[in-house]
Amino acid sequence: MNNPSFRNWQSVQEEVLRRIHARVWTPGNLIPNEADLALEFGCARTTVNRALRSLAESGLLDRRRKAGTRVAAQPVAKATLDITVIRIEIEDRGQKYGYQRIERGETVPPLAISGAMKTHATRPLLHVRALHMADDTPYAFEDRWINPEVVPKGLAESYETVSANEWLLKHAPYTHGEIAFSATSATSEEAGILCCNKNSALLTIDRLTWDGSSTVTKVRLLFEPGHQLRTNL
Amino acid sequence: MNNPSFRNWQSVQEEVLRRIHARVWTPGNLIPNEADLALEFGCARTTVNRALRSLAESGLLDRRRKAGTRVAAQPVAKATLDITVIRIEIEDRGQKYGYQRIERGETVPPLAISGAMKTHATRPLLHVRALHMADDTPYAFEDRWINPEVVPKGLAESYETVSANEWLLKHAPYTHGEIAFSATSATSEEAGILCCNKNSALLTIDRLTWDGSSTVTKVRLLFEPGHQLRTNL
DNA sequence: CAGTTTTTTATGTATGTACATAATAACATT
DNA sequence: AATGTTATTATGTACATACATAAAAAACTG
Repeated sequence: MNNPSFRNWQSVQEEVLRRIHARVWTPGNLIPNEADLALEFGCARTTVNRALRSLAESGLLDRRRKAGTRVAAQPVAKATLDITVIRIEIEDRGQKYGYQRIERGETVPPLAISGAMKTHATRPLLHVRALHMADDTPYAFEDRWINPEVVPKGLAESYETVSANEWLLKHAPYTHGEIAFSATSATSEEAGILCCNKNSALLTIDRLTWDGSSTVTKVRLLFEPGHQLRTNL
Repeated sequence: MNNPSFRNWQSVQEEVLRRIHARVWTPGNLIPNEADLALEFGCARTTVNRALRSLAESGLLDRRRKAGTRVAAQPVAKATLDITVIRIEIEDRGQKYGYQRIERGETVPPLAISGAMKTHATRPLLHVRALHMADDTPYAFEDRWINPEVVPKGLAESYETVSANEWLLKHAPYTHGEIAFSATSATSEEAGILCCNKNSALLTIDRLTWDGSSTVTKVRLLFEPGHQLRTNL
């Protein structure tokens, strides 16, 4: 064996990837331990650790104390979608952002909403509906419920020029949330708003965000027909 | 100041999160440098670095050499979806997995396919269509094209009992890929296969995987109506 | 031999030190 | 003032070492 000497964690990672790819190390099987690899690569164990930990985070390796490190039997590809403010999303594509508030009110929500948000069934919530546009064509319809107990300052906003999407991200901190992707058929009202045919298939994102133990907001985003969310693996 | 002493990177991270959350450090603004934080927290700079790096990876902090670390003005939430073998996906839900091959053939693909896969327009590819079932009801329809030049062994498979989805993950390595989520309307054929109404809105995943500079496979997955992909933020 | 305890071992992480790197700030030059 | 050069500085990383921790394997015990 010669001495290629992998002196930084990125090159160690590349070499490990190469071996997995070249089937030197095969799915489900153990790879040498960190100490041995460090010796072989001519670097410190911490450097190997850094490389392997990072690969484990991305799902390509399974690591367990004492049990060792093995190539993931069925590599769980992790598709990471960047969820950002819609305005930025559109501007990043080089399109002109447009926004239009459709409705704003303090109303008692349907049971499905108060149930999911775990608010009292008779308690009114702030309800904001708006349309986001890219280059003057409809891009996404936002239907949002905001919990005024958690975000009292949200009641003072009109959401006429700044979307709730953006205002909340800036002013309402949250600790965690859930997100769900699905496909729904456009109702006739939604079709009207998005300027598409009734029953068009719409990519839908439902998001529920929490601040500690109370819900901040629940939002449904309906994207224009044909919209794609893309990422690399 | 008292001395709470944060002795591991997780607790440092928690404290940093707490301060961001409590608006001690606000979006867009600089936070103290690693050395100062290490001093304050009573730990080594490497420990602070570990905590901050991890937060930067998840999009909550922006870090630049010399410029320092600041709370992300625009917190990009990263939704990580685990894309795994469909059989595992179903079994993890505690449901019975079923599989049925619908079609297998070596045919010249439509131009849209050969174009995306960058194969010669007249070259036949392996085409496999199959249905994945959960508890005996249709779950996902898989429509796949395989490049036999890259995966010659794939030609020997019938895909009658083992899905192409699973076979490929085990036998065909890939270096990178693209994935796109969208919503499509069920054609009458798709509706027949998935036992749903025509024009139902179907969550759709298109995936294209590469091995170096050649495409391994292109697959479209159509999920049963109402299907959701969920994750936490 | 089943069940429990101890040992072993591979990963996980904390620390001090040293140097690398990128980007800004300060300075000098024309 | 515009431009090029040189410090300065915060993050990024490598390393040796030490200890923590989880889990498997071995030893022990009734």
